[in-house]
Amino acid sequence: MKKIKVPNAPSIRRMPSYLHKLYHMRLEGKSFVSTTELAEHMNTELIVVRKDIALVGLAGQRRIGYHINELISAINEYLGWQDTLTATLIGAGSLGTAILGFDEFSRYGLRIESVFDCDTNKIGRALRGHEIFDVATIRTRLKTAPPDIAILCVSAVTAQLVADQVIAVGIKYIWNFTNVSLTVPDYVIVQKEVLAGGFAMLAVKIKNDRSGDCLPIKE
Amino acid sequence: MKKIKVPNAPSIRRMPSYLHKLYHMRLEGKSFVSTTELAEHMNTELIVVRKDIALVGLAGQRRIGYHINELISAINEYLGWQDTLTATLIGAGSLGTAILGFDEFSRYGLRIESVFDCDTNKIGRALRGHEIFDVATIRTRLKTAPPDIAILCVSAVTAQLVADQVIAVGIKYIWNFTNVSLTVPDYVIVQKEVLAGGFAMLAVKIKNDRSGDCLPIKE
DNA sequence: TAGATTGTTAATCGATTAACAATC
DNA sequence: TAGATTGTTAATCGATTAACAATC
Repeated sequence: MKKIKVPNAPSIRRMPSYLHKLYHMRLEGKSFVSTTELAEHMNTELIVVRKDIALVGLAGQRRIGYHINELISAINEYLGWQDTLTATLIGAGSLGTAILGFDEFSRYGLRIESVFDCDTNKIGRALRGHEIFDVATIRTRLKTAPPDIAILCVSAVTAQLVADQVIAVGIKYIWNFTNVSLTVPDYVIVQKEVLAGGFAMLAVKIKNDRSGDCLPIKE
Repeated sequence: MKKIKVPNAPSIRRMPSYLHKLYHMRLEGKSFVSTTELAEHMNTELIVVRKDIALVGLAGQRRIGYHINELISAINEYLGWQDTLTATLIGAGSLGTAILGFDEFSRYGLRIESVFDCDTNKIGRALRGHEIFDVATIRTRLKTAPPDIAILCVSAVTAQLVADQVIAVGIKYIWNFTNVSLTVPDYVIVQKEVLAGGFAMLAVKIKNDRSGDCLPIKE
């Protein structure tokens, strides 16, 4: 599998939180933020925010801070979120439904264009305004204009099979919500680990907290 | 907010993937793994796996590898997954339903004991074997035996309110699936960022891939 | 023995943190 | 001017990677 080394991953993971706060501040009618404000809200150190903003390459105004609109644009550009990415959602179970209903994605430039499932009870029905298509029709339906991303919310047993199909259709990016390690060609990029990794972190935090192994530093 | 500095976070995030593979191999009747095998499956470098295993403190057998059962135990112990953590799920929407249906959690030692929602259409109905209780009854229902964790899958507008209630009940750990930055007392630990952070990473990978900014190294 | 593996120590790299300069 | 802020450079820390020793 192709490996893409993405620099500044920790900063990238923090970006959506900044955006969330910035949009909120804009709604309140504010037009400038200081790193102090952002840091307080994010519960992190000032210098972390500073470095992150330096990364997106925006100049602020000393003693005043950063223009909120400019900062929003700069972060979105840094994340590539000003260009819309299209996706197909495969698997209309509860997780798929949740993802489809995650409104923020449209703001992040992700547009889910089609939904597939293999359950005959679901096929043909509508889910949040999308008709659910038969998984068996992936090839015929997506061949002419394949979306950028396939979002996989299928069962573990069908994950590889579905991955093969979306790859055959020309999709290069897979966001894999199953916990199966997919075997894919070199040019396909798979984004993995959503739930389990998060719980692992939480469990270890709890464990350390209880045993007093960790200083009560921030997070 | 209290900050817990958890060392080896990247390793911890990889652990569930090792476990997944190990359980699979055990089902196949195997009793030993080498780091080579694990690395191949995880699509990572051998030395990464080696270091991670060293972290959980298990000795292997040269030329043979690690005993699968021992390695499973060691990882589970490292993650604190051999002790069951109890949780209450607040918000029985599609995301909450998906989490409730994530079978792996029981294997990871997370037991969701109760489910709450504020929707009168849902209250009193059953969801995957759990009766949905009225959010308004959180205090009375959980006061006597509060679970360890509150899993928040509520709307952004009610997130803080619900957080206050679960804290009042004595819950110390919150797994926050909303994208709201909660204000909580110092002794409460919040685990945040699930979806948006993941998409930020994927978007940047795609952006870098398209612009050719990154060498095609692995991931 | 040779080779595959674990085990260990050192080197590198990158992210975080600290310190301080610049400026409005 | 003083102080709050951005901007920049250096120091520290920790994770990854490399190199090699040990051993069955």
